[in-house]
Amino acid sequence: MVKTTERRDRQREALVLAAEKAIAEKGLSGLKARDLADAIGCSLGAIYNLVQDMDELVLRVGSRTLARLDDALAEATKGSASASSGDATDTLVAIAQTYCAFARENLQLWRTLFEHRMAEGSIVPEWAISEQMTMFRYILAPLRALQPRASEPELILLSRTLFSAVHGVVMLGLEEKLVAVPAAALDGQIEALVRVIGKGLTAGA
Amino acid sequence: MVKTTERRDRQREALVLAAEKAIAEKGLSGLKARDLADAIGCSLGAIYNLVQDMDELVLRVGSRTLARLDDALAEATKGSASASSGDATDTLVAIAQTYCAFARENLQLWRTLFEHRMAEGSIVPEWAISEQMTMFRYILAPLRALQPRASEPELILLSRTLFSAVHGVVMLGLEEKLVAVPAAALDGQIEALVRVIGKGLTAGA
DNA sequence: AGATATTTTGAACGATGTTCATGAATGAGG
DNA sequence: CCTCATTCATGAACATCGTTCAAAATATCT
Repeated sequence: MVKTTERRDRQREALVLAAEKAIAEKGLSGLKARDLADAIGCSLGAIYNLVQDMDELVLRVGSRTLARLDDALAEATKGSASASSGDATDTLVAIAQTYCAFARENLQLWRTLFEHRMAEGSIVPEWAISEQMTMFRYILAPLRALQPRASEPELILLSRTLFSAVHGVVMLGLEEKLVAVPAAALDGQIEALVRVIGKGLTAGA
Repeated sequence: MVKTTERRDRQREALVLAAEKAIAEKGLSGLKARDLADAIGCSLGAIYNLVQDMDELVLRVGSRTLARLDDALAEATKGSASASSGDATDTLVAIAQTYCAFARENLQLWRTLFEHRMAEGSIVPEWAISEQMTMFRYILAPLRALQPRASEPELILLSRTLFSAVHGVVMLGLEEKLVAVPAAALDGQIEALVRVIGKGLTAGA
């Protein structure tokens, strides 16, 4: 009995990895249940013993993507942890560019985080919600340095706004359909934006 | 013969309106060919005499949405056309909040502008590309006032970056999947963001 | 070994966008 | 008006999805 759950867990992991590969290569719309069954060598119906439905599978892939993104951001902020070394704005620029680089290098998986919608009637499970947007916390420390007089709730709201702003530039910049900011100019524009915001936050009043 | 094309045009318009209504009420994923056939009183196959495929229909709806958005932005910038009255930052705030209000009031139609992807192999037709993102031009004049020394290409790039930043805040703010931002807070954060950027742009060097 | 419980299977189902043979409607020529 | 040719509308059929489920296969227990 313990053997079956173990094997199931291993197969579920194989399923998630196959799904991740499919999304990375062909996008969210390229994820097909029948292809996955072939990929991990099981029948079509067996997938639904490993996973409730496709939504759960996409959420599990998203969970892995978020974890890797978190790692990348942790690495980027490692040096300036205590907010003592270097300018806080530099840290914010580093975070933003790390985010942009991650999105570029994991384009389809990163897009899936925002493209995916649960099937009508389904709701996002708690475990998936809780791990979303832990990214804000990387922005919090540098922001506190820039706005020492702001309250904690204000800082949390601001960190979310700042993240969203950078996210928007990256999102539209990496969209091939409507060219907002040319992909080549993306890094420069993101740095410029964050520096302007940094300047605006430290400037008087 | 002229009669048939006329009737076709009228029926095509009815189709687009029905599609717009369906998207507005149920989102892009609620757009069904069979429902549309029922709505405009024609057979399923007849739709494909009016429109090449569903993609074209979505693009036609998007065209209407962009036109209405353009109208709203024109209205918002009407007063401060000559960049003489009022602060340029105030104009930028007004534009951003108009954009946010439009997104809120046309949530599903606005989302469709960015959610929609052409079917694999299809490419966005020229007429749809040309009308995309003419919104940038509203930002250009106030930005020029804030950055009189910037070159025109720099200003164009900056206008796209600024638009994208506000777009990101609106997009994530109106997403119900990740913890929703209260409506009032969203307006406040957008104003704060644009004012910070305005301050950053005018602050020395 | 036999009985019982569990799991795997893949055919079948219900949606959905799209196509196409068929038949109806339309318009032109006599 | 009738006839014929062209055009158009129709909805059944098809391909492709995710999902379900009865039955077969397998495992577990006594």
